[in-house]
Amino acid sequence: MENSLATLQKVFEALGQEIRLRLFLILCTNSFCVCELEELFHVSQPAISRHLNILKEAGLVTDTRKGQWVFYRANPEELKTLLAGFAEGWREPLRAFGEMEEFGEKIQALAQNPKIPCALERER
Amino acid sequence: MENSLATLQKVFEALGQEIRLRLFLILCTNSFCVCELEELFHVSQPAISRHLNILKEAGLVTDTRKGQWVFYRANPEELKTLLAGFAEGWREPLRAFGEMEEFGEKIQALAQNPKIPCALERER
DNA sequence: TAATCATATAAGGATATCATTATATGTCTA
DNA sequence: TAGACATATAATGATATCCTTATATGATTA
Repeated sequence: MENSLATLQKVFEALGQEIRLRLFLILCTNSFCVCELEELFHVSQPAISRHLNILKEAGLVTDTRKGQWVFYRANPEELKTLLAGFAEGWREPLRAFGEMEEFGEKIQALAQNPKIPCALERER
Repeated sequence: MENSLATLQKVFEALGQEIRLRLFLILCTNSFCVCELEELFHVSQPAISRHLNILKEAGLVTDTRKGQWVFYRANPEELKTLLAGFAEGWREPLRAFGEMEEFGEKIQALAQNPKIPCALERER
């Protein structure tokens, strides 16, 4: 799991819906197959599969087939690492995240922009 | 900011869209007024205001009016606390989060459910 | 207090997301 | 290898989100 903004965004988006947040937490307690999760959450099997795939794409869960069944489990250690990188990154975002680099000169340019006089009022 | 699933879900949802994730990170570097952010992100002023409000509702940023301008800044310390609580909570989610409690007996019931024989295959 | 500027809210249309039903794929067993 | 079962993908309709334009609110200043 690469520590880029795109990765973080995917993770947050995945956990940003209640059912997926609860799925993730359930899968932190143990592994479960799709039919069990269907039973626990009272939504259709395709809906469960779809949510699991979103969590998987975000690197939050892994799956293993056992015969007919596919068991999912959470991958919290990787999330922990990612969140630690996020917390580290927000201390100096323009350096930490490639996607933020461009803002450096844009922010410089603000000070010269006559349409934006409010910089004088800023408290740092 | 209360450490409930609902709070976490709101935070993740807020950070789950790229523009808001980048807004949050920019606001970690300094405070900015709406018109500056409009310039930095090249989206309309109402769109910026709306995204800022979502971040604010999630407890991720605060705002202060200075004359005509409203300056926003990030609140990363609170987020750090929240994420620490999340990482702590996922170790024992059914106890840590009130919204997860109900799953305790539901999981027990799975073992007795004849429609779900896969439990035997589970690796713990 | 009227005009101006910054920000917030409302309205409306375009797009994305979600849930369900239907179907395809993959695995096991008789 | 045919039938049954578990899961994944496709198709479709309902809902939610996001953007922009238009308008309202709040604050400053002439």
